Amino acid sequence: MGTTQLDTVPEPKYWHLKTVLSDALDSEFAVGEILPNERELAARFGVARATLRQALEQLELEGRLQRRRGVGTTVAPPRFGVDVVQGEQGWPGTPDDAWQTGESEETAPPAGVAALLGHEQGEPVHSVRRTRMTHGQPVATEVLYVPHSSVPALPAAEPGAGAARGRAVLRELQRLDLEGQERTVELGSVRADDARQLDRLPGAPVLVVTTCYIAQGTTAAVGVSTYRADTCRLTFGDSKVPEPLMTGADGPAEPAHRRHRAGARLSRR
Amino acid sequence: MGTTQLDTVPEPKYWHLKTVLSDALDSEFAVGEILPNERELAARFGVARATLRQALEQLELEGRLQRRRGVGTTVAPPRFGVDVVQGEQGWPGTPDDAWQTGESEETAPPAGVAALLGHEQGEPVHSVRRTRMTHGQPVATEVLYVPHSSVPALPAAEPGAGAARGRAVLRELQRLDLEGQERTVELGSVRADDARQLDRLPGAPVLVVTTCYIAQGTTAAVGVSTYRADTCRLTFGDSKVPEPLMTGADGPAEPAHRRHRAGARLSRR
DNA sequence: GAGTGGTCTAGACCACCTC
DNA sequence: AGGTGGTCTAGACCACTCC
Repeated sequence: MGTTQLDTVPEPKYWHLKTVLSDALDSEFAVGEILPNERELAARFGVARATLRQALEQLELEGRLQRRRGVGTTVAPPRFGVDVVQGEQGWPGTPDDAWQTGESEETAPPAGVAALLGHEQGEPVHSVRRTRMTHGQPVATEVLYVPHSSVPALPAAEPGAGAARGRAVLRELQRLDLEGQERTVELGSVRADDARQLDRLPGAPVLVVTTCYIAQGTTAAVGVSTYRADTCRLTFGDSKVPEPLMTGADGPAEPAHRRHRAGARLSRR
Repeated sequence: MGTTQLDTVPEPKYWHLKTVLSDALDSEFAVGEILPNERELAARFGVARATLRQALEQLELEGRLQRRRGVGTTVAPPRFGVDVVQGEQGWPGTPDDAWQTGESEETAPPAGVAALLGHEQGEPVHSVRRTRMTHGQPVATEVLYVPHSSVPALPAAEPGAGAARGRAVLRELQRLDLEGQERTVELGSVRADDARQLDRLPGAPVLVVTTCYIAQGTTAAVGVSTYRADTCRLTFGDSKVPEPLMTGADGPAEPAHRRHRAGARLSRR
């Protein structure tokens, strides 16, 4: 019976690895610094590369790391807040709005949006694509669905698509009285087409914000926005919240007390 | 020459698999139904189990599947909306509130929260744990941090911890005039302690909602809530949004047009 | 071309649940 | 005991970036 704590459930290796790496990130690395490559890290910790990658994936999910194929793994800057309630109850496309309008076409919306609009499936609407830039990088894409009951089919002022057409739809939309907005946020994974725009691989986690614009007692438009989950923190309301803030983990991280033995240094040794 | 579309970038197998499975889920399976096990599915699609698992992970992330060790993989019900702005500008702990109060103690808050409160690191506050139940299952855990400037150290009415003490803190808090709330939402991964409460493995994705309660011109309390990202859709405002809604993917899924050949049936053959 | 991360394989063992 | 998903390994090849 000389054995000690055999009843402790073994923590998965990748989980333990994650916390070790996380601490090393705090203490040994600056934002933007590049980590040793995966094969080297795996060897240094004595695990298979797949296991090491499982830990890195977690840290990337939490916004601590950024990995780019052909380049390497770097320490990510803290997430920046992006205000989701722009212009306080304003229509999209108004002056102070952080989005830039892209192409527009006439399509049948996805089933979920049709339901929100109270449409039969297949009924065509204006769909306007927009992109949101912050610090020179795209952080979100959006498709705005505007039913013909809000903005009638345009008098073919533009050839059929293009940003000018999108702006025209938004201009017409702004003539309505906006009574309110309702939003939902959920987790999703980026589709192939948005992936390129957001500079992520397909399947990367995103926060999907669905906004219903209410006017004349009904849903006058629906916006579906796709935010990069790794780099963004969504803010609601005119938050005066300062910059450092959250760590991305489950709530703000514990202060760096009572952590592990494993004294592996990562930087040049 | 005779070659066709050699320039098409090969879609990753797991990505293609995901869409095939997703379609099969739509057409062949009912909510709650159990899928064939991973080894069988992998064999049926002619891929390694690890590859199949990559596809299943995606689908679980999008809330389409639910996997439980020792049991199997089942088709998940659509995400349900949980209102994040409860009681319209009310303090936590008021009557209609969906949370049940848990233990409370006196601790130093994590660094991020200390910053929001304008505290030096290490300054102790009340921290009240709460749990949110929906449909009999826990969907979120929360820690509410209440500085002594809002609610002074309690007169040791309770032994030091326990739900009664937590309720006492909330009761005192409600005496203040609430001027506003500010929220942020970001992606995180569940820590070991919350994992058990939420019935998830450590590292599962969660939506972390940070709420600043404003009173007397300052931040009178900070709540950090951790919602299961697989089963929840956060709603803001008194949303009348109906139930079916989003698919969890990047915006509502395309209607099931123009999809793949690969006619693998999944159900009993 | 050299080096990086991304994908994929075929196997093994483990923790957990149910019967 | 038998079956499930969860972890881990040691390799291979590919796509991408940069020099």
